[in-house]
Amino acid sequence: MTGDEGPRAFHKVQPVRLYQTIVDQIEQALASGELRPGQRLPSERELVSQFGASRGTVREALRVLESNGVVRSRPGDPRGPEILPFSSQGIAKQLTRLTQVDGIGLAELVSFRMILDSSANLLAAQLRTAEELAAIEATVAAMRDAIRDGYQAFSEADVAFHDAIAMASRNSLIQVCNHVVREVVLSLISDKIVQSPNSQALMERSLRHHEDVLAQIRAGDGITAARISRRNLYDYYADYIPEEERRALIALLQEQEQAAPGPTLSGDTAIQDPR
Amino acid sequence: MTGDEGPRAFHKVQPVRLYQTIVDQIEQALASGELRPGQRLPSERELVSQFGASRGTVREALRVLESNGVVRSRPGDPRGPEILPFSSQGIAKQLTRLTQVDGIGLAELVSFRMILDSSANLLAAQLRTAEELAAIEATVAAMRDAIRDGYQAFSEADVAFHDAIAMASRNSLIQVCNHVVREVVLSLISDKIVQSPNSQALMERSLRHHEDVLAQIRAGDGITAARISRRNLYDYYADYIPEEERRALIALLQEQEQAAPGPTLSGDTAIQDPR
DNA sequence: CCCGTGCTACTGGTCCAACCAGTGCACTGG
DNA sequence: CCAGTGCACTGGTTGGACCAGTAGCACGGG
Repeated sequence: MTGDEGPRAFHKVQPVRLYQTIVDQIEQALASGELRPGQRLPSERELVSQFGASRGTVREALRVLESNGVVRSRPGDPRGPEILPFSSQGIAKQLTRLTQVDGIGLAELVSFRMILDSSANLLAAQLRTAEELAAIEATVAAMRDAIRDGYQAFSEADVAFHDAIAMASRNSLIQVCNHVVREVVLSLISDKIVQSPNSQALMERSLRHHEDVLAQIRAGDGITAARISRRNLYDYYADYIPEEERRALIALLQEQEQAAPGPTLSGDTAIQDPR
Repeated sequence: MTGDEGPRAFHKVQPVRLYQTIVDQIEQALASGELRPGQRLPSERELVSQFGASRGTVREALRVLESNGVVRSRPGDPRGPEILPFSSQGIAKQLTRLTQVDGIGLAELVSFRMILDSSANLLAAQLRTAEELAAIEATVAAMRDAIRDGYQAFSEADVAFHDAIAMASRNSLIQVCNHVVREVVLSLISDKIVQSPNSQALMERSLRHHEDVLAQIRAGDGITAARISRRNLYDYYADYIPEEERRALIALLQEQEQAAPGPTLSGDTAIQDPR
């Protein structure tokens, strides 16, 4: 049945856009280290003569790079377009679009954040240096001070705390993804929190939770730090998540129940086994 | 100290690029569901009159959208640019750039994959339906069959296995990120594996590991499934990672040592180095 | 009648020439 | 010496033009 052999198998060809080859060349020069952040690209008209393409084509390439956060063009600057240092902006934009277009719900986002944040704690507790620990402690102190300055200030200090922990985890992917997901989550629910009547109490509780995590990191107990942070995130966000979507979050909490099989969470193993 | 008040605080303004407003409008229409994948955008010249911008500007906007995987333009198609379904391509591109430009090492990638994959297993074991379990079992069967077809076929079956599990975890973010990270990892080391002399043995061992994970998922024991999968990934990739970078990976394995503090990780890391 | 061929009216891809507004820097006048 | 003013660039945007590719249709041969 599979008689589709033939010694002469040509590949399907597809036209290559000029602007795309320009983007590729610049990105390749960047990947090889030939171009570094902070350096400048030649001016558009100079690039036109170097690439041998029209200005419109060169500009299309620059727009793509610009929208990806690779370069930034500013009118009038004789030094030309600037090569930007990497930022999570690009990934953030993609993730944001994912959540909007594909309709990713808050439950999935929080679930993902629980995974990332607890992993960051697990790693940070074991890998941290003294300086990193001091940095984390400083952010907790800042949170304590920020409580009386309102939710806005507190939220910023909270962000700094989680960033410091992600930093100590020594994993850039965790740092970036955690940062992005946190950003998206906050953008979805910050308004609801702000108008919460008991935001003062919320902040104090949150501070206590963070202090608990910090204590475990100081002690080097990554497992406990991870467990606590997961639980904290669940407690913090559960109210905003529909009942029927909490199952996935609870599934993440189950993990720590092995040692203390006590108070269970809503029912038992959920899905009954087929067969 | 904070004497920077002033009742009239103006915001800094910055020029808005025309092409950017076009991109925003289209993305917004997409986010609001006004435009859906599969639909067509008006032709460039039609958009020119709708937006009131020149064709060059409209094209810059379309190039940005195209490079982000939102739309696709094809010359000659009278139906106009097509709105694409979401794909992880955009995020994959950003992550790939992150790894290249920022020089993210294999250790961080594998570490991240261990986190994502084990979390997927944890969730899948608890949330799976009978159909999803059957799908996973089918991929394992496919792996078994693919062993004799060489590494290439085996690798594809392996990908299908992890995708099926990510699917059962019900978390799109895990699916996408896991997919992307796996892709990048494979692109970094697949060549080394292919030319490994004992690839046959590697595949058989890998199959056994996957069967172990499957058994735990079938039994609904997410914790064990997660632990095994983490360990499997470590064993599989450890040889490609410099000694001094393995600490972060081992830190992830520590987690399960609480119950069974036994047999260590340093010694028996399985694969003996060829060479 | 049907099928294949060619035409045609579009599509996007690329280029060119021009104008405007913003910026950095050198030059000039105090 | 310093401050203010141009100048010579920069990127942003426009309009028009040409080319190549595609889909669909009308035509003509079987």
